[in-house]
Amino acid sequence: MVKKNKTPITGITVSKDEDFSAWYTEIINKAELADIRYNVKGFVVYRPWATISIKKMYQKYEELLDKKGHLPLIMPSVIPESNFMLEADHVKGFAPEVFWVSEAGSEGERLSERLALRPTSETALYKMYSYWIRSYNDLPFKRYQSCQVWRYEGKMTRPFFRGREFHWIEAHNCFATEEEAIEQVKEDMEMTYKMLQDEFCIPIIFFERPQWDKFSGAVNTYAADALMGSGKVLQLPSTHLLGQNFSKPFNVKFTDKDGEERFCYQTCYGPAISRIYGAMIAYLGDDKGLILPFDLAPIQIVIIPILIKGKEEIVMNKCREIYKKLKDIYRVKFDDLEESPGSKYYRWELKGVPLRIEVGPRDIEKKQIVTVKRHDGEKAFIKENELDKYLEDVSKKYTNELKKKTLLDFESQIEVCYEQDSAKEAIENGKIVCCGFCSIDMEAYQCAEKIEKDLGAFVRGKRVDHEKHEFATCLICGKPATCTIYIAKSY
RNA sequence: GGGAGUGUAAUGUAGUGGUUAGCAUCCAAGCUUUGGAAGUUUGUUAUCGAAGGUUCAAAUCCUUCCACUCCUACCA
Repeated sequence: MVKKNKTPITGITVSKDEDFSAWYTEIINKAELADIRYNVKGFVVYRPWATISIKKMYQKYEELLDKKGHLPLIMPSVIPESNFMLEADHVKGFAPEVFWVSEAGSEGERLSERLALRPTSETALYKMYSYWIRSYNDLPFKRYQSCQVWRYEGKMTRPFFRGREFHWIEAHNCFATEEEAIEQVKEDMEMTYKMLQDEFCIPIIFFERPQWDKFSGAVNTYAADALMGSGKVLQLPSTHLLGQNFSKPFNVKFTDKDGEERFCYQTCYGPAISRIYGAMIAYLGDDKGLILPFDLAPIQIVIIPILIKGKEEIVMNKCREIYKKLKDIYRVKFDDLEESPGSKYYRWELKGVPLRIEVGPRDIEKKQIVTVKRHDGEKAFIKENELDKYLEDVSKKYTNELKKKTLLDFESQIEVCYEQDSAKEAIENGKIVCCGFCSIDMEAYQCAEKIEKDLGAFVRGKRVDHEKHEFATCLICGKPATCTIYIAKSY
């Protein structure tokens, strides 16, 4: 018999609800997602288990972008300083976070011009766009690249959530009219819902960010917020209406049908895959470890033999037989190490493998297979000849079941407030406050500052999809409300 | 950016100025096991985060740097 070890240390030892930060740190280590021992602040090693899922996320995203008419390209990772400096607001926003390459060679020779390690690629791409875009026939012009970017972040870095180097996709589009650009922003938001909610099971809401909180250089910013474990929101993909703010300094022009030169209207969209991955594992995981959508799991099905003395070969053969049958359809692992079954269960649950198959002598006698789903722990006894059908069913439904669970949760996090006191209380209880506000233009900045100071939370903006609530007055100044906004603590 | 704390083996730790830095887990090998974290025997692994300094003597005291953790501020 296998005895119980009272203090397992290979598993998660803290509860996600009680101490989210410690839980997150533990899961990063124990599920072997990232290694921070590289010892450069904000730069972490992505280990295979995370990298495989991240690549699959990229793949899904890229397929969708392709489908929506974007073409891929690859830009250099450095931007000459003179280029970087062309759009004033953009520079103001990003300059403090830029890593500069300023010397080279063993003698430390100074470069004639400093090179920015791109913190984002507007100023790299749009220089080229001015060459590539000549006429209305070139429009709409939609490009994206999957790449790393670098930002000299402050102190607080966390694997996946915030690094000084992170992995994303950036899409940069040009249009003849502002209307088309606005349509693109809508398409970006639809893509975000499709990816984040349907594929990655992260509930989000899109907000039009207040003017004081927009992307440096943009006309308007629309950002998705996700609710994380400790009652705070996390900014996920954002899409920006750039108007002609960049096309003018970068000279991105086209000749219209009447032979007149016009500046393009531009948009950019930046889903940070590494952060989305962090949000996903943080949001979906539980005290046993990771929970992953079926398509993203590096291993989808693990087969575990139950070996009883004298019957080892029967069991091993059955396992091999099942493995062989499944390996071309799913990502399957046959865990044939010399270890007790329980220890294997815990390991693969920690890793978030969606489905476990157990094969023991008793099952073989009954011609059945035992399966256990990770996300709800549901155990099923499947007739051997019905296994194919069952797995097909699980593989189709698993992610949906997961999504259903997570979506319900989100609405319950919102609390409608009419007074500052109740808003403060709601924020303290880890809720998102929904309330009336005077405006999201610069004139309302004072009210927003008061919210930051008094509530310790931030105005996330105006909900982009259908707004259910209406308010007569601004929560802070009491003036007539022009909009309904949401307030939350953020990461 | 501001504050608080921590760095000893792959991991978690003991060691508060005086031999050869102790233990557990992991890892490796053997035997017995295996329906929710197996038992046992043996073995390998540490220039004590880095660089300076104080001292007859430093993991231990001092300085600087680096990294990590938590709170706060900022972003994707």
